[in-house]
Amino acid sequence: MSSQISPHVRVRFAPSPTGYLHVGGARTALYNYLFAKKNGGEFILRIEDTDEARSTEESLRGVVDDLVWLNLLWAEGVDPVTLKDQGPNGPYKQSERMHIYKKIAEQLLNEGKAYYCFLTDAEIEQQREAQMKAGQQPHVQSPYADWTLDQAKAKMAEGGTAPVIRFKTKHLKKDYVLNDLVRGEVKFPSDMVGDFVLLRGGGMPVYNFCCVIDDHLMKMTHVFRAEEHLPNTLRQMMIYEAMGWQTPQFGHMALILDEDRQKLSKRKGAVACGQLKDEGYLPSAVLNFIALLGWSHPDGKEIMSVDDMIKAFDISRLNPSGAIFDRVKFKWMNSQHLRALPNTELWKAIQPFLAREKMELPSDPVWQDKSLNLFKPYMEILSDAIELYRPLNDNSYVILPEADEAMKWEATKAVLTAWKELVAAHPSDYMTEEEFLKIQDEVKNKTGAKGKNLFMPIRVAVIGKPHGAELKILVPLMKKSSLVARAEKALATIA
RNA sequence: GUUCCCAUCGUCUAGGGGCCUAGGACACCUCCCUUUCACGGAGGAUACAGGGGUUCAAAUCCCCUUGGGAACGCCA
Repeated sequence: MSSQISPHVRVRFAPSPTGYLHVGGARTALYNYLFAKKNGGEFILRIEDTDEARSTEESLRGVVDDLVWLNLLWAEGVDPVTLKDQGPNGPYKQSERMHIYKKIAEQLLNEGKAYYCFLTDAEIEQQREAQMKAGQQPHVQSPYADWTLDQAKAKMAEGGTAPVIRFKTKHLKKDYVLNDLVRGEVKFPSDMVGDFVLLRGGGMPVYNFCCVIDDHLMKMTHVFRAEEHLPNTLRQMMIYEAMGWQTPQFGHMALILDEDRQKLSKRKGAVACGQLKDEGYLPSAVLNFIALLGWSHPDGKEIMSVDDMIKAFDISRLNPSGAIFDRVKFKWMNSQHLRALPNTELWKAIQPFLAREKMELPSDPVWQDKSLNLFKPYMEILSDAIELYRPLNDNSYVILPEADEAMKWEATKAVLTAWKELVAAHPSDYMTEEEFLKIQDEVKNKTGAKGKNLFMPIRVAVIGKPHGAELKILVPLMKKSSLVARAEKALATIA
């Protein structure tokens, strides 16, 4: 497990714009980013859009926006605003690098390291079934592997469906050894893979081919990616070898799994970064949480900023076993980040959520600050602000079923009546904490109710439920007129 | 099916031969704080998958078994 670091570290994140950024991808991006920052290197964004059918501009936009949201910014790649190429080693969109791939495919063809293959899908499927039945790993056995270029060209001249170009694995050495940065020595038998496609029938190159060429041409020194790419790495090592290029150092991180221990899949759609944002997670919490899914701080520190992570990041602490994405702990972690935020920033952060519910709250910064001090301990995710602030928003007072019991108590009616009258008689729009306590005391004297018999009905008359934030702080945040209206409404339900 | 990868509390993990009667965090339970609920604080319960080696000594190294995962594409 060598961790030799070459003088100038260059790493990349290479998403395919075929969906949204999911947490697995975000973590890959994060580790690459941390590694680059830790070593004073460069983090590059490359767009792997060779799947014409599934790649969309909209998806690229989404992925880029998500990376920007996470503040995982790149030195080269596409401009985050215009999505145009940016940097000295471009183009960074593979769809714009066709001429490069074609040239190299031709070179391999001429050197006899690749060949035109005319096998049809049906023939391949047949082989596959037969091999599976025989207990073998299904690999293409192409009868065209040993054809000369002239033979192939003659067949192409006849017309028919365009052939693919396959990489010839037959004459390669028996075993390949990968010194993986996270899992140590991995031995691959070369017959683990068959003759794989380099260029599709339409001339479009395929992932493994582009990846090697681009990593080499873009001077990548390290490649950190998910474990599912391990077999691809064998294919890629073969191409590096065929081209006489030096491989970058590879590190394959374990997968992030669903609760059912299966690979987190974007097809399941439950773990898109955009969705996390909508649910009210802070980017700093997302980063913090996913960082700890496969990596740990040497001091066991759990709550950290990206700067903390950069300082402590060390690939020797990357864990080779898979991790389940635990939403409960994730939520807790978000609450920790949220509480660390200054009130002014938190206020800004919750605005989109309050706006979503068309809530209008006082613009007084002192009021905002006080309300946040009160509600912060109740918030785990930003969207929690909605239900927290709703009671402070006029016209949204409802008595919840959980309040029923308190509303049935003997003293309740008297308490509510006294409360309503005393609040109505209050001289100003808002009351102070002291004034509230005084009124509460007067209600007690007037009705003889005490303890929860006193406290609960008032609480229900304020927020419609028997539990919640401290009344002496909550009440001063509410307008007198609103308090009176609520008390009346509460009274009406028991009358 | 074949190949590859992985294996410590329910979950994320620390540990890398003696410091381990295995540490931390989330969740859970109890108590404290609190005229409610949260927050906060103090405790508690819970794990080295199994079997063989190697060694004076194994959670740690090796092998096997078992379990889980991934890959086997003209997806990336």
